[in-house]
Amino acid sequence: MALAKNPAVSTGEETRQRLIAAALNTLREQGITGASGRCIARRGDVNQALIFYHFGSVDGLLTATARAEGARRAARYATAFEAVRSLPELVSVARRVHEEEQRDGAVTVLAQLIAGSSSSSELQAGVFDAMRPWLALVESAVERVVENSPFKGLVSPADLAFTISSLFIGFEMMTSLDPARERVATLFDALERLAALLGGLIGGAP
Amino acid sequence: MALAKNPAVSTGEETRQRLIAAALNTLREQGITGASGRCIARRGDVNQALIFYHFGSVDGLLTATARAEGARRAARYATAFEAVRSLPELVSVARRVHEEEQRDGAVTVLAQLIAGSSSSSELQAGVFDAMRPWLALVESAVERVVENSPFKGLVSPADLAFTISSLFIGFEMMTSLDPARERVATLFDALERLAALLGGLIGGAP
DNA sequence: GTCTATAGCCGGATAGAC
DNA sequence: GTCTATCCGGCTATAGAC
Repeated sequence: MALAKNPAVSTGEETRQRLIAAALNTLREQGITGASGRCIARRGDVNQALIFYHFGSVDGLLTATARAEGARRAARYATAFEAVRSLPELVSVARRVHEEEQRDGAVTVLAQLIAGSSSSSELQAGVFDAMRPWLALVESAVERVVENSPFKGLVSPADLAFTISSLFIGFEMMTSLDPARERVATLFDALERLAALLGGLIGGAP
Repeated sequence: MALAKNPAVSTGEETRQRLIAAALNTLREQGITGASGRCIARRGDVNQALIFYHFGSVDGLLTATARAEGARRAARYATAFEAVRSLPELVSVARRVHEEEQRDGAVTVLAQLIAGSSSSSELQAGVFDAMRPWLALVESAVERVVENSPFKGLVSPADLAFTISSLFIGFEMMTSLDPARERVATLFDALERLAALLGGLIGGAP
């Protein structure tokens, strides 16, 4: 909407981005209980009052953060999911997504936002919205995988997409508890073996 | 450890229980961000200072709450899980557990405690501890199901138990987001069909 | 064990100068 | 758009009377 400005002078856009980045870092490292306006502003080297100028409230900032993350996730993985046509491909993309998002702490952030959304309907709506493109992406990939397989009609793609997303978040929560990490890697190994095995069967009849 | 007291006079035990119950209600209805000592005390009609007398800190109370919940869960479902010997039985028990715990808000509470544990190592240890008996229960049920099935050796029971637990929590998180609930019911329907189908195959050879 | 009172800090949010 | 200063309420935690 904004007209082009020749140099990148002081529109507030950079400040908005700094605040969102700082909110992400704070959520990742101190969780939702540590994500106060003062903490976030300190971390981003931004004046605390600017949160309220740009986002209206701390909840507003967190909501904007959720939406930004949703957009990033959808953009980053859109082409990968759209290329999925078989179960092994789906598992492989899921593994890559899990590893990347886990490494960046993006799932931690998402989990903390969801937890926080239980006490803020604004945040809840924001996080829900932000999840929708992602869910659509996963669902359509699942649809293509299931379409010409013996599993067609056994489960709805929407349900499966919901389950896959739940697993991403559930793994994050469980993993964050256990000091002795990375049980999930061996799980993906098993899933890959299983997918390869089923891939053989899928050529056959329903 | 305490010697028997004839009437139920004022040992602090009732207060401790009231506080734990109030913490549960607060976590369920206001989430971890709303679970302040003052809120909890108000809800339990208990003097706020007693939190510190009995539990040392608010974190201490939340940790005790996590442990109490873990004990309750394990006790409540021990016999059901121990009776599991087949996949359909496992699915059926899982469904019952999910429905009961979901209805009581117990999974909400667990999810909020896990989210909060990212900023308190005391709480993290408590929640982790509290999960262990539960995980053991699920794992041994899975072991018995897998033992004489074609899936033996394909996945480790520990990994599967971890996955099942992650799903419980992940479903809760995803469900809490979506105003249009209960996708999970149709999922269990599908799982039951799938389990019945596989149950037929299991009689066959590996 | 329970209560009142209070210290002392940190939080969200706003007013108003620049 | 940004900054300083500030109001005010809620928070954890403790002291001390009962």
